[in-house]
Amino acid sequence: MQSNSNHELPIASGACCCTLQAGLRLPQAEADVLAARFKAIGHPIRLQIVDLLSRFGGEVCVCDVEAHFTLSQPTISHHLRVLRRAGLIEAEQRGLWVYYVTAPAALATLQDFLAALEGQPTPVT
Amino acid sequence: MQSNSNHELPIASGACCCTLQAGLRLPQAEADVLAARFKAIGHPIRLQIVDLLSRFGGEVCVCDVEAHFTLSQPTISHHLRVLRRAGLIEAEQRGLWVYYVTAPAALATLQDFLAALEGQPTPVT
DNA sequence: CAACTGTATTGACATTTATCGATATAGCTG
DNA sequence: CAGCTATATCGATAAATGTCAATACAGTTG
Repeated sequence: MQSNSNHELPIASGACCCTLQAGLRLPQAEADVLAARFKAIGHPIRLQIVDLLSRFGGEVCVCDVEAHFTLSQPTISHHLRVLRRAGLIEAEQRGLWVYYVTAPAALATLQDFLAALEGQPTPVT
Repeated sequence: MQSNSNHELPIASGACCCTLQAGLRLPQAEADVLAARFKAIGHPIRLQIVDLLSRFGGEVCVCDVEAHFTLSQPTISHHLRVLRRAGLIEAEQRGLWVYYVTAPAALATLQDFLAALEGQPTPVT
């Protein structure tokens, strides 16, 4: 009908640059939480820890984690705290030992964010 | 039959700690790549950039990205480079402008890793 | 080709992070 | 309760990161 048919498109018609007419989709608070979780899992040791806990949840105490790496005990404890503070894992004390489990809901928020990104191929299932 | 019925379990029967009989599932090289990608997206600005590109892939030049944040142009360029070096986004020059798009395959590796974690609820679809 | 423009790089600096040794804490056990 | 053990915290230090101003580079345009 009207000559300006692209008034709904995110790109303005005439100009050639810096014309994207869209704001950010995520509230900053939400982006902060997601980024903090991605950042926590964004370390090789912590990624392996999460993978380990997801396989043997509830059966892995701190010394079990330690046995898988050549890092000192304080360093392992540090990585567990980073994951804990990001909400990705939780601790449960049983007697003298502390067992860790993953926090599935928090991990799911990451998966959901990635799934919501457009233009991706369907993940292998 | 036999008294030691849990010889297949990852937890040894007698002891109480440090008895997990399982190694790491991921080769370190793979964990390194995944962690680097998670780390790259683990920053609020970069997470928003990826989200933006996924929505308007191919239509977003650097100055469009800049317009969404209150950071200097070199800082935006830095974040774009971090994402590029992690393989999560790609650049395409058109004339004087550089347009960025997401790298769906790389993003899918992250989604696949999270999906492969056990003990998670089914993500909302 | 000279000026302009969009983007990348460099250099500097403050902050954060990863790591370890030393020490503290909490819970078990004799 | 005294000693032991598993885990956490503290303090220090080297390395990595985020940010910006200044500058360089590449492509366009007069």
